[in-house]
Amino acid sequence: MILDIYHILFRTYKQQYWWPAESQDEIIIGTILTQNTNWNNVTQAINNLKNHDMCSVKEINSVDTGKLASLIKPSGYYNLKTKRLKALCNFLTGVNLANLETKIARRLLLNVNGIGYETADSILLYAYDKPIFVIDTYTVRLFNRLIPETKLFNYEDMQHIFHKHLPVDTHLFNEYHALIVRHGKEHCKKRQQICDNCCIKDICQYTN
DNA sequence: GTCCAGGGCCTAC
DNA sequence: GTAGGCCATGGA
Repeated sequence: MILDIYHILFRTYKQQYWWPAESQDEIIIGTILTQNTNWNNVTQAINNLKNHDMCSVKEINSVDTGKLASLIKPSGYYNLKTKRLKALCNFLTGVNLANLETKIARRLLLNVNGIGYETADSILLYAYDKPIFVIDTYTVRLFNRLIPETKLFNYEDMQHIFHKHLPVDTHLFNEYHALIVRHGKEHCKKRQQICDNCCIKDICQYTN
């Protein structure tokens, strides 16, 4: 059923071409800026960084924190995110995650302040092409509705469900998560609301 | 005016 | 181990 839902979503929404960014550094920066934040606000912050030639790990390492905070202000939580961007970019100058095994890279990322499960996995999947499935609020909301038992699961338990039922395929993990977010934006916007008028309506109704 | 968005940390039980 | 508060802007 996990793979069936992917095919339905793909047929409905087509390829999503995630992560929407022009460089690896932009993806990494975006994972911090998008924490609990509307993507439109993130785009404004990213554009501010680009307009000042500061949308890179190297530039963020050297820029003054006050200036960085002012540029990312549209994304909200700007003081918090300034600290997190500084911590992450500083960390990345001392290590090349591309050369590390996924589990080790993930453990190192999780030790950086401001990097939780979802952000770490987004960086590994979208910036480093590591085959690891990202669980976000849309995923939790959708699959709690489809498979009520998953309400009992924590992040890594739910992630295990996807790893268990899907082939190890970076491209598939990338596309599936993007499709879940796309679907979440199109439908079921109210929390707890059951899907209707959406492509997996039959499965939703069946499991509810 | 209210609600929400592509989270994570800290504190108190 | 987990519920609740906090961080903040901009659009619907």
